[in-house]
Amino acid sequence: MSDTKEEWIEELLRGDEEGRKMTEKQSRIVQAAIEVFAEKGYAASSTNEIAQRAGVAEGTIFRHYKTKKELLLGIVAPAMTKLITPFVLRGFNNVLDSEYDSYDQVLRAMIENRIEFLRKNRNVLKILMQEIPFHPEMQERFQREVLGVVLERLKRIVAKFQTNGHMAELPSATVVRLSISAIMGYIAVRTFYGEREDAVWDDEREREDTIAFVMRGLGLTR
Amino acid sequence: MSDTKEEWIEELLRGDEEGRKMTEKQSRIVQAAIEVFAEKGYAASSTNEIAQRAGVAEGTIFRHYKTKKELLLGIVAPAMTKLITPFVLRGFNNVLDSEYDSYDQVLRAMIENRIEFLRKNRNVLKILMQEIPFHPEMQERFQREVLGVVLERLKRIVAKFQTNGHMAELPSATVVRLSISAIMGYIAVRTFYGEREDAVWDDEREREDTIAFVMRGLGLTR
Amino acid sequence: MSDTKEEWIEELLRGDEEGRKMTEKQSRIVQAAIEVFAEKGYAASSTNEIAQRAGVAEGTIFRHYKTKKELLLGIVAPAMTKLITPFVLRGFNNVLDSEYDSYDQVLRAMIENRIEFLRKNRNVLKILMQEIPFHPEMQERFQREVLGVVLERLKRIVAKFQTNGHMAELPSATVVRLSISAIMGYIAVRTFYGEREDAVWDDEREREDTIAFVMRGLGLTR
Amino acid sequence: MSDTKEEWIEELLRGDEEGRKMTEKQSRIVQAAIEVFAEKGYAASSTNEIAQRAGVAEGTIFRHYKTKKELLLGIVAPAMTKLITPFVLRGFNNVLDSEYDSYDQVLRAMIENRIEFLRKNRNVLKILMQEIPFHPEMQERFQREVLGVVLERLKRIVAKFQTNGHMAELPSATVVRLSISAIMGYIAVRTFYGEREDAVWDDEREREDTIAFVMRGLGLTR
DNA sequence: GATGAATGAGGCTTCATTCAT
DNA sequence: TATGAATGAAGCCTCATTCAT
Repeated sequence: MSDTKEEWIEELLRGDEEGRKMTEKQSRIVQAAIEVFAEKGYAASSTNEIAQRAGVAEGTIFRHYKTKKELLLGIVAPAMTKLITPFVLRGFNNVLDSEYDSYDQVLRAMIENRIEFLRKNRNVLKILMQEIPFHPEMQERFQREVLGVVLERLKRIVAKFQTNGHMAELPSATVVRLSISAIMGYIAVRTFYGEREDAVWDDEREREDTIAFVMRGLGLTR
Repeated sequence: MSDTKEEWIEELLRGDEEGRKMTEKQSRIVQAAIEVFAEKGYAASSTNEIAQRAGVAEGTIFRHYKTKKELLLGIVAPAMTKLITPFVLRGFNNVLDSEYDSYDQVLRAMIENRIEFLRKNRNVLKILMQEIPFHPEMQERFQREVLGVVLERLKRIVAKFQTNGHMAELPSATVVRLSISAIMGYIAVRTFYGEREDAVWDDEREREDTIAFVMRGLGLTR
Repeated sequence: MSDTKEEWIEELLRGDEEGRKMTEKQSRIVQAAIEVFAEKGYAASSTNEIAQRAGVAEGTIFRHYKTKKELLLGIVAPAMTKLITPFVLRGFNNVLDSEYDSYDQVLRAMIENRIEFLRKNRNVLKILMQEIPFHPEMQERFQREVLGVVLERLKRIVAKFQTNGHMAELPSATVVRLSISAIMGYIAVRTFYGEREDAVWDDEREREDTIAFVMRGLGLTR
Repeated sequence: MSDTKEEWIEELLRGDEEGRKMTEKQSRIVQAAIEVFAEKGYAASSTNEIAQRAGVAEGTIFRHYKTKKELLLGIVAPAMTKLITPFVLRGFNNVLDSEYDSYDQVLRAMIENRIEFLRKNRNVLKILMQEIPFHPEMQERFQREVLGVVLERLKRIVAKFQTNGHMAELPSATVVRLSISAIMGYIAVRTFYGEREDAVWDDEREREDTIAFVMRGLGLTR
């Protein structure tokens, strides 16, 4: 198994959603599955290869997960929960809380948080994005538990800055969309360049340019 | 076969990349493959189902394409070519040419063009996006023949507006990224809402808001 | 494959229930399946072994029968039809028709017919009897299409002899039951002894004793 | 586990053939196995399901029985012994002893005894009948220890009635066969009707009709 | 060119059995 | 004695691909 150990797996190890503990073998299976799924896609991955990479017998996989699909969901479902954590947590350590004086602080915090998340969960995120279109249950769950929650939270934060007298003419949903677009575009290109050595990418500057762009676009000043 | 006939297929019918003509059966195969690949993903699609939907024998597929993968490439490769057409064409009907006085016209033209393209080629685009991560040849070709060409073209257009005295402080690549991010975010959300009936989405307004946002963000006025 | 070729397969070869022709390979598969199912029971038979005995690839089985169970039904269903043939046919060659003057002729004809049937279809009959308890669809079909038809026919024949002034005190269903019990008991023991060499079994005498027993039991004279 | 507790298990509990005592867990395993085997057939039953129904761990089964087959034999072997009990016991409570004045009393006693046995051991009997054809050891043992013993005993009883001046012309084995056929036919149909509610089955009458039929058939009067 | 029966490798899953705890 | 995680062989079935017609 390679060294791309996804961080959130550590939480899984302490006990999965149903509260059961994970054995060491099960955790190796999940690790291997994440790798293989990310590498080849769910449908093109074989349980045989997963078992080999995990160093277990193929049958062992099915002692923990009734089907290959259940294994996929066992990876993706907790990832969704993890995805929204910073948006539902309140108080200390909260990324998007009310203690931000200016919207650019919100943007900066989001960028940092999402980059950190991406760094730790790249493979699982890749699986999530690849498989969502083909699994209606995943789709529905994503919309309900992730999109819904996150957008609601962001809209409220934006609304707060709007009542403070800024960004008056735009619906808060639109503000959220424009902000996220810019951030995701930045992260996407950054990630792309991060993988190539020949790149000329001044990360600090691009980030600040992006934030400034959004602020200006929304009619805000720092 | 459904009625979602992808527009570009008409061009394929007249002759593929190597200049050969396509028979009617081959075209039915390609149509069916596009449908099935888009629906289930390449790896989860069976040549058997494709043959059935195309109304041909399974063997017939392999008369035209040596392997299943070659069939995929036979769909994806011309799609890539099509993807850059408006960016390489000059003169009449040219989407992004120099005859635009203001950058917002460029943005508006891009939006319209890409929406139109998406409308006509949704399934092929879906396949392209889904499969690119798993096929290095496709990746490389996409970067070289699509990304490279399009970005270069856009950077030059942006540069023109910059020498005209606008957007001075930003690298043209950054301007392109910010513009595309906003446009893609708009199109993505629009597409998402377009599929749901309960939506409150004032398309005209969102589009203009987006363009205005980019213009302000870049420090431009109409 | 052994030489226990079941006779009815010849009819299958000319076309199965849905009217399709059977290829030579398919017929070999059916032959092999009958052998293996009879030998080990349906659940303990492997499609792998069937394929080997049929001299085809395992996949070939599933080209003709979607599942192993469908293969079973493809064997058992026509057997059921065959089972009732002598009871539904009328006129010439009809085993149980009205041209019998005495009930003992009926009994004798039934015995001969069933023995002949058993001789030709021993394996399929064994499968039928073994599997019926575990497959509700087979059960239902058997009751409806075999039991129902046969009993009805026999009851009518018996009724005819009853109106002729014999067996007055017994319900016709009871007469049928008693007749069949005796016949089946005879056939069972005969079959059992037929397989052992050390047997002392005077078939002609046992048969006539059985018929005489039934006749006397029903209060009839020849 | 359901409430269909087979009666003979009580004897097993007190000690199996080799004289060892059965623990409570082992008895639960046997109970569960009887249920599952009867329901799905031996080959289609999984030790996993048996363990679950017995409320024990899968490994526990193999502590008591080296293999799944041994578990089957552990059920079937004592059942065979039980099957012949009334035929070997003498004196009080003896079903078929010499104290019967008339053969119809023998028949009536056999019927009652076998019905009672069936009532108490339906599942085990079903297993026995289902599996005997596939296990040569069981076959042989059945013939030697059950068939042989029972037939011998019955033939002697019949012989007694024959020397008393009845049934002169028939071999005693034939008499036994005809008697058993009639009884089994009666019990079979009775069992079949007993499971359906819509039935018109006058049990008392059918039984007496059957006995009278045999008596007449053998040339006897009550 | 078109067909579709045939293939056999490989996929997912089940299962009896073992063994460390 | 009892457990239940682990095994790996084997089971059923799917699939891309071939080839005789």
